[in-house]
Amino acid sequence: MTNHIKVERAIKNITQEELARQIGVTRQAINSIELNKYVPSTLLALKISRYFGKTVNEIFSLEDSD
Amino acid sequence: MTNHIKVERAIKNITQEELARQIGVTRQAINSIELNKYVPSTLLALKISRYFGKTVNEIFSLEDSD
DNA sequence: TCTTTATGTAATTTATATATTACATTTGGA
DNA sequence: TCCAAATGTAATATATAAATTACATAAAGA
Repeated sequence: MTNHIKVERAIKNITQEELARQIGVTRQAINSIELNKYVPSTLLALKISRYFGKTVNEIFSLEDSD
Repeated sequence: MTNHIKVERAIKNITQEELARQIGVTRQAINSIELNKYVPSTLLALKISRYFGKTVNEIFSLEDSD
């Protein structure tokens, strides 16, 4: 699984810290998710989805390895 | 957060066990998710999304309490 | 170059998702 | 009514998400 949160952040021009604040998690959580260090919960994905105004499927996607 | 996996299953007319098998988790995992006992990972949500041919956002949704 | 801001990373701890095994309950059909 | 399938539930174990704290690095501007 991968994601393009980094791109979405770039579009909105906000930092990891600001996104973390808006979503209600730590900056490290956002950083780790961006770098695919772990898979976020669906709750978190939905909050990110809501913040960026895009579906979870538009932001996160399955890979062949999944 | 809530979901209507149960409805999607009813539409496809499959059991929790069959869905679990298709997705690659245990039946208890599906059961617990349907009953909102815990929040699945985004990976699992995407697999469920793919299986039902609907977006994660169509199947899972945030509630006021989230 | 110095400073600041953003990002990457690492260790430890805590909460919780998921597996496993097993049993109870419900439901629908024969 | 009986039986079987489907679903609900529970206990324990394991894996991992996320918090916390802290430090290192990178980048960009003064």
